[in-house]
Amino acid sequence: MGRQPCCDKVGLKKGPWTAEEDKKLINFILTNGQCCWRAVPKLAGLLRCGKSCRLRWTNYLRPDLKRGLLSEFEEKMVIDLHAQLGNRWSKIASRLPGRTDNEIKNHWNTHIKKKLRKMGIDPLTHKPLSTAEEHHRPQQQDQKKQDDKTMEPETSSSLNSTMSKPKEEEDHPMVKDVDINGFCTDEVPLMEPHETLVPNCAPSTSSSSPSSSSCHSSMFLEELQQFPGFECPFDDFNIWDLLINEESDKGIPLDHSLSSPLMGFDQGSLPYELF
DNA sequence: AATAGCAGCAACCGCTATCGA
DNA sequence: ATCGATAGCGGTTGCTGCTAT
Repeated sequence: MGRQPCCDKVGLKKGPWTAEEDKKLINFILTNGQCCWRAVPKLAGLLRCGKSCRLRWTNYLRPDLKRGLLSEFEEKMVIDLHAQLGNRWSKIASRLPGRTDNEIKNHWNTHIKKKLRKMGIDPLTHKPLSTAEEHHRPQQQDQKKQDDKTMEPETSSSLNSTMSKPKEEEDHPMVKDVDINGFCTDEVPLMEPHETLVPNCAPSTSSSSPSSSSCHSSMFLEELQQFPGFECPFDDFNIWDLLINEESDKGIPLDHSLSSPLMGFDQGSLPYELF
């Protein structure tokens, strides 16, 4: 009958992942591919539940992820798709290669909502906010003050399409798999190699925040270097080259065809850095 | 310089659809 | 056909760093 219970949560670690845990998970998935998540923590030597491992992998460790803020184009895509699909973040994410549902959801809640409100658009309905509503939402007035500091004028024009967009979500809240731009929402768009290209984390000029996610990966790599026995073979290395080389040295075949994180790419000749 | 408040993001929680015995 | 486990999804929380006072 059925399957084994997912995981008893007794003794399992929670909270932020350490670089060591990340490395274990990356190594395991590179070696075995994405198989039964329930078995992953045990096999990888992690005190996490499978769910946590899956989340960490899909939202953070996957090599095909883009890091950093969404571009203006991506933002516009999110808004347009949200107008049609609602809060179906995974569907929206499937249209934006290298972006995760969690990332898009966060960006929506922290950036896009504010921008739309500032433009007088209700982020829920994508309809213009009435002036009456505005007066009854003092927190939005406060919000505007904040937004005024960061709002870029050209962004406003890029969002105009949401004003005139047909609102399928309102008329058909459960509308599924709307065809947009010629492909089904269930299809994950093929990623072009250039789409996975992430600039090296050079000393940041665009962001003053040290916690900027675009730099997070290099911080992770720096942490990795501190592990006993962990040697960086390159001056300017990337973790995926390293891990791939590591596995190759052991003679461990990588399952590229099924669920390898580098699925679809010729790993021996990647012309770009994954991180 | 200290600190309170805010913003951003990673991770967790709980629900549901799907799958397998 | 049924029941229970799993994977995936969306909502929410909590931590960390930044900014304003």
